[in-house]
Amino acid sequence: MDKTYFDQPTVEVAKRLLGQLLVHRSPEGLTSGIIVETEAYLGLNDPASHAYRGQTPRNSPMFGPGGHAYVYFTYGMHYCFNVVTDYPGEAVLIRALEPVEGISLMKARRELDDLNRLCKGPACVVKAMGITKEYNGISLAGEPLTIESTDVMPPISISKRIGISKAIDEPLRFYISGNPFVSKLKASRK
DNA sequence: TTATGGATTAGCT
DNA sequence: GCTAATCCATAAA
Repeated sequence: MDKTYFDQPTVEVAKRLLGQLLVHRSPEGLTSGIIVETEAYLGLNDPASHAYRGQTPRNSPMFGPGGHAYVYFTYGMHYCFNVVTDYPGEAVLIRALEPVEGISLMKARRELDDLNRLCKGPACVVKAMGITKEYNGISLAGEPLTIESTDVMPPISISKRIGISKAIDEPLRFYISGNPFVSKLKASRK
């Protein structure tokens, strides 16, 4: 994963992350999964983005350098994980993974035995991978959390984003066509 | 200082 | 399909 990867437009990064491998080397063990579903959040131009109203203490990682993590807490109980791009306030939400390594550890963290649902949904990804708020703002260029390039060029489907109340019609969700680990088969709700 | 609502999930109807 | 669970950043006063 070279540095120039994240200077692409955020939508482009969101597409290119599909098929890549997210790897976490934790004290408990290694877990990894193929990114199968992402959403783009376009900062100052996007009412649905946390960065829409400008930089705040919470969203400041999104205004930092590309290739860093933005981890935020929401709904009183869940964390979500984003990859920041070089564009100020913009980031890509990782919505789902296809588990590859450390599946038994993921199952333990999730207290769930269902492989298909282990990393299905942004909060599930965070929990299964063992990502915490301590990762907010760190670089993904090396340990302990990183993204490894693969040569695969998966077929990509596009839909509206999920779970938001503003700019709900923007086609900014991307997923690997037909992949059973994608969180929602249908496009958007509400 | 107080109020609001959220880039969700799981479980029940 | 509907809703409870449950914290906290941001907005409003």
